[in-house]
Amino acid sequence: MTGKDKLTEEKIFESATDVFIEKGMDGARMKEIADHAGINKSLLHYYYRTKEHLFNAVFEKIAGQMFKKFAPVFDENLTLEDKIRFFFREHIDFLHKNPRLPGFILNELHRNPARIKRIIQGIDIGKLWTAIEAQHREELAKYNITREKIPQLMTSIAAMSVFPFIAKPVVASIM
Amino acid sequence: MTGKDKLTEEKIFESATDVFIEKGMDGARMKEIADHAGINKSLLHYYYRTKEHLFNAVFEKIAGQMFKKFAPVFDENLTLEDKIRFFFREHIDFLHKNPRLPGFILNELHRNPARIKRIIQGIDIGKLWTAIEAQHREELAKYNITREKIPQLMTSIAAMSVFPFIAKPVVASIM
DNA sequence: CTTATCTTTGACCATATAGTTAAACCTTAT
DNA sequence: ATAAGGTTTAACTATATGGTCAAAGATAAG
Repeated sequence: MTGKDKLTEEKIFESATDVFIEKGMDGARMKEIADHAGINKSLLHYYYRTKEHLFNAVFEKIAGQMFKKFAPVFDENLTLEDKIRFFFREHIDFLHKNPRLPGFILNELHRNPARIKRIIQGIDIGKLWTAIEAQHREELAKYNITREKIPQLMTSIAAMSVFPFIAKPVVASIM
Repeated sequence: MTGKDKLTEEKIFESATDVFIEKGMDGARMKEIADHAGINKSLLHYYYRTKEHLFNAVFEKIAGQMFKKFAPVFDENLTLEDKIRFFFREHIDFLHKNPRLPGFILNELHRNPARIKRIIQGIDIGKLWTAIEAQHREELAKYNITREKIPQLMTSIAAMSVFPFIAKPVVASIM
């Protein structure tokens, strides 16, 4: 039945999400995902042919969610400073609800760097900088930020919001 | 012979270091480490009883190296601002030579958060902040940094130097 | 040279793990 | 009711993997 399908498939997907985020692709066991979902291991293969398929499905969705969070910043009609504040608030709130995502994504991205292409595909990065530059020319000039330094600024902002979650064990132990 | 021992043991250790950093504990195979070192798999178990032992040896050393880099900052007789500049120069130079270390360490720390204790053991964190506070009272006041905000400052500094290396694939793709 | 000790190897083992298969089980449309 | 098609399960397979073992090889001491 279609209703039941959805349920099972979703249960699998959610369990896989939990286990993959917790243990990573290499550390995750199909058995554990099945147990976590309360079903037979074979069902995993019935809905998602292989571990790799299942992982890809999970990763694509999670990474999508994560990177989508960056997008609204470019649409909002705010000053640069307010955009940055807006981003920090939104992003850190999201991270508080999903503290393991950044570490998971970054780690799996290192395991397979080619993935990043599929995620950012369709986004014209160059155009993005140009848009920001045009939209905030005065402010950028005021803070002495040239066009080439915009990516650096973005990286620093991302760093300061994401890093504490990735380095949680370390940060916690020095706090 | 002792000389040969050292050679083999070191070869194993170095190969293990490479493979563990590249693949992580879960992704690494004993066979690959042995091949990489040009020796028989059994030798790994002769020198380091188990995979876990070998991994611990590697991790402890690497993490030690990494965290040692933070220490000199507290000894140098410099202004706070110069210390920060000094740290960035030293640390980023180190990271350029070992770009995979932060990602590896942070990931394995997440896999086993208890490890962090063994690494920071013997460092009295509280005393550290007090020392910094005493040493740079005027500067901190000037920048409006209270004692409680020192760890935050440190985290931000670490974030901005370390994050670009962890997020290399992402950063590279937007640059 | 011979013995004893340490190093190295290949063959082997037990187990874990991703994946397969065939049969049982539902659900629904006729 | 029953035939058809989709869903679920238990049993099974092939292989990879960490680890063991006994024997061969090297090395140093007597």
